Formats: sequence, structure tokens, C-alpha cells
Amino acid sequence: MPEQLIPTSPFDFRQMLRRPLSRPSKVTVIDATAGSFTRVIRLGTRLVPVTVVDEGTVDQPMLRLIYPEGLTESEGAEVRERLARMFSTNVNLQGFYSRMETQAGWGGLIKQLYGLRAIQDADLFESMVKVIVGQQLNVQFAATLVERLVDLGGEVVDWHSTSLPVFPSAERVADWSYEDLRALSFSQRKAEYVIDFARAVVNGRIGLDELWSKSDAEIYDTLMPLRGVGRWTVECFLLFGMGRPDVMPAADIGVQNAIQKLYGLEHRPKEDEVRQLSEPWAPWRSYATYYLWQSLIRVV
DNA sequence: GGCCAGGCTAGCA
DNA sequence: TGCTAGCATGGC
Repeated sequence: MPEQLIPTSPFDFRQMLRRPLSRPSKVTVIDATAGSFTRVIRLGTRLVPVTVVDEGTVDQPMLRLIYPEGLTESEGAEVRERLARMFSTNVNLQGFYSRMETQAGWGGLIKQLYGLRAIQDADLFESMVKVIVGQQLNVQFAATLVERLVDLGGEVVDWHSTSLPVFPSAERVADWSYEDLRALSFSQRKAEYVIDFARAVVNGRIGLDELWSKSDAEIYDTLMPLRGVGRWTVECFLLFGMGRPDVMPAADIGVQNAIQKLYGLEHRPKEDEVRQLSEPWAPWRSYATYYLWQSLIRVV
């Protein structure tokens, strides 16, 4: 079933794969040489393995989609929609670039990262769990914890002679005990936050699908009452889970460090300073955030 | 060995 | 409302 997706240029898929912004994890398989991205997507209870291959250029991008035959028409449509969202294929970065051109210090960064966008998480439950796990931990250790969570789930899908690990469902996580996660080196609190969130999803207190029709402000109001979910967590969820374009996690240490470095400040800017300074970047503050985070990653 | 990491909560003034 | 100790672990 040959399928393709035509992103809005500029779109640099190779760069997105080489330095994935959205916290690489065990459930994504990246082949940098082939320019391919593979993972399992959850459609309800159905698990669909998908491979996306770069077959274009930055200025004439094209992605080939490979997924199993035998999906219904609506399932196929949903797979394409999810992939378009994950790779932000319909976002036109020219608006962001022309906005940032007027901002001192940004020219070099934009040139270096031209065509880059974040790879979004494939679903909202997975996204929130990853963000909660990532609170106040170095990125590397957070990734290790997520990996252990996936291993504990133990679910795999066979695809082209490989075995793809699958991020555990809310139902599965909700069945675990806090002790199960303590055994993986989660702190007591983090274990509670993750499992309680899964239970809130399963018992219907939180309707993740309903969030798509809500404003950013409504999403803060919905999620922040949950224990373990503060402002930063919702901001990252909006950035990596929902792909909202104008979010600025001003309290984020990484953003603050990146601004300090980019502007050559002697001190690390505080939250209110970051909010003020980033106001002119609206309505593109999410992209400014991605590029700031990316500026901190060592190129290997 | 100490400090920090892409924070949050509970308790206190 | 605003401030802070405590959380738990790994990386550097």
C-alpha cells in the first residue's frame, strides 16, 4: 500500500531524526542511514506498526508511509492524520522565521536548524507519562526510566522481522502498584503520579480525547488539578503531546540556560524575565522553545 | 563528593 | 499569596 505525505517546506526530516527533539525512547526505532522512523501507533485497541521514510529534500519534502495492509479506510485515514500531526507536516515555518528574523541573535540558530520541527508523541497518554517521568531529572536518566516502564509493559509487535516495543496502555499502567514502579527506581511520588494519572484516564475523570477541542487555558484548568501535574508539565504536554504552536515553558531550566547562552547573559534569566522577553515571539513561542532546547544538544 | 537536572507538593508564615 | 524543604536518583 504505497502512501505518501507531502510536508510543507522547509522540512528537514533527516535533521529531525538525527537529533530528535521529542525525547527519543525505546518505542521509536530510527535508522539514520535510511532516513526512516518506525514505531507502533495505538488505534483504540489495535496496534499498528508504521514506518516513515524520507524520500524528498528540505525544499521538496516527501515522506513515504509504510503500514500493514488490511486496515479499514477510516483506520488508514487516522494513521495518516496521526503521522501528519506527529511530524507537523502542515506547519509552515516561514511564519516563524520571518517573526524571529527581527530578533537579535536568532539568525545563526535559524540557519543551523532550518527546516527542523519537533517530533510529537504518538498519543496523549504516552506523552503525559513521559513528561511526568521527566520532571526534575536529567534527560538521560528520564529516558532510562521510560525504557523500564516499556519493558514492564512487555508488549511487542512484530514488523518486518523486528520486534517493536509498545508503550503501555493506560489500562495496563492503571493495574500496576506503586511498588511495581518503585522497583524500577521511580521515587514514591513519581510512581504515584504516573499510576494515579493512568487511573484517572481509565476511570474517565480525565478524557484525553476531549482535550483536542479545548483551548490551551482550558487544558491547564483540566490537568493541573491532578497531583503531580504543574504548569511546566502541562506546557510540555501541550508542546510534545498536542503540538500547540504558542507555548513558552518559562520556568524550564533548559530554556533559561539556552537563552542565557544565546544572548550571552551573565545570569540565568528567571521565569518572569523569560516570559517578558519571549512575548514578541508570539504566536510562535513553541517553535522558539524547540529551537532553544535544540541549541543545547551537543552535535555528535 | 557535591551540585545539578527540560519540577511538584505540602506546610508554614 | 509567597516562600521553602523534601523528594530520589544518576551524571558530571
